[in-house]
Amino acid sequence: MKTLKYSRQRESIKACLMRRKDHPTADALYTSIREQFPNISLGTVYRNLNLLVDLGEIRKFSCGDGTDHFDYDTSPHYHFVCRRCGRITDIPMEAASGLEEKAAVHVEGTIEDHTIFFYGVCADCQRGVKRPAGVGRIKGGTESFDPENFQISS
Amino acid sequence: MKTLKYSRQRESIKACLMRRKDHPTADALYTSIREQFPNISLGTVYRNLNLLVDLGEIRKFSCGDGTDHFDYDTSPHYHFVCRRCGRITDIPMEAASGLEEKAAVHVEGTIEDHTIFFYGVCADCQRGVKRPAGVGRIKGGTESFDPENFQISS
DNA sequence: ATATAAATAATAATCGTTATTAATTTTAAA
DNA sequence: TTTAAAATTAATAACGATTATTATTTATAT
Repeated sequence: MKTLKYSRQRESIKACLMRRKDHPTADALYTSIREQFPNISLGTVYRNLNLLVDLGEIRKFSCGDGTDHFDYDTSPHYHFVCRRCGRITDIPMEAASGLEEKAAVHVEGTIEDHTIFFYGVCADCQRGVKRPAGVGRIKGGTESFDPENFQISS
Repeated sequence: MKTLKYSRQRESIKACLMRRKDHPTADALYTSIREQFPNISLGTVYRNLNLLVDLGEIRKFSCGDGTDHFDYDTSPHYHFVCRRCGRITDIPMEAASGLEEKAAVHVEGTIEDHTIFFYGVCADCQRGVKRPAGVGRIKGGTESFDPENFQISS
């Protein structure tokens, strides 16, 4: 069996993720953590994040922007994604009642859980607020990719 | 202005996507199309798929397995993803009523639309059916990745 | 203190996707 | 029908995100 050993780096990653209310990518977390551990490796961040996911201590999700995001809050909740700035915010609403039951009618097999992402434009972007670099993530500027079109929905 | 010019390849990509009821990745589509166009380039498939997305003729989405999937059906519907085999099936249920309105309470800004993915185990996998390679996609077999844990949810 | 196993930093490798470019094909006009 | 301009292509290089590899360091149980 493999026993889990203490590591400062892993604790730092957990602590850092816990105190952020955005839903950082591994790279964003890496940038934050280097303030405290200038020598930490990006691979270490990825490895520990995946380990924590496997342990059920954190969540990993993809909202359609091409990168994985991490969330310290493992309780059921949904997310809102701004198509302009990429910022992801929590939507603490309760699971729509009967949603999985309704879906089950159309599924042979077992539904275990579900995700909901709401897409739109956040208040700051509507007001024209410019966001500091590194918060949120938008794939833009390519010939074939229109940022307004990412994960066109439901 | 850029005018759109006819291309056999693009028509083939559309036709191929239309007649498939799974939700293929660019690479899966590429494999199919090479039967008809042995010289087609993967880049051509990607470029045309993205073009069709921008034109609103098809949809692109990410369900958390690390690749983009394409859907000829642009009408509102949800998806079920099997955690074992990666197969994605349509859930033709209507949008949960008032879902966006309920979410809007927690969001400053504007909600435009939403996605729902249901995760679980499909009937075939429960019965132990082995699926032909290339249908569905599971990132597995890595040290740090547990396929059962992908996109743990809501 | 020492040994063993786990974790790390550094780096290479991989995978999905996008960009570049020279050659080909479509299309409209001559 | 040629011709010319613009779009499309195939081939391939480049890129970004993530995972794997490995030699070294660190934690922990004896």
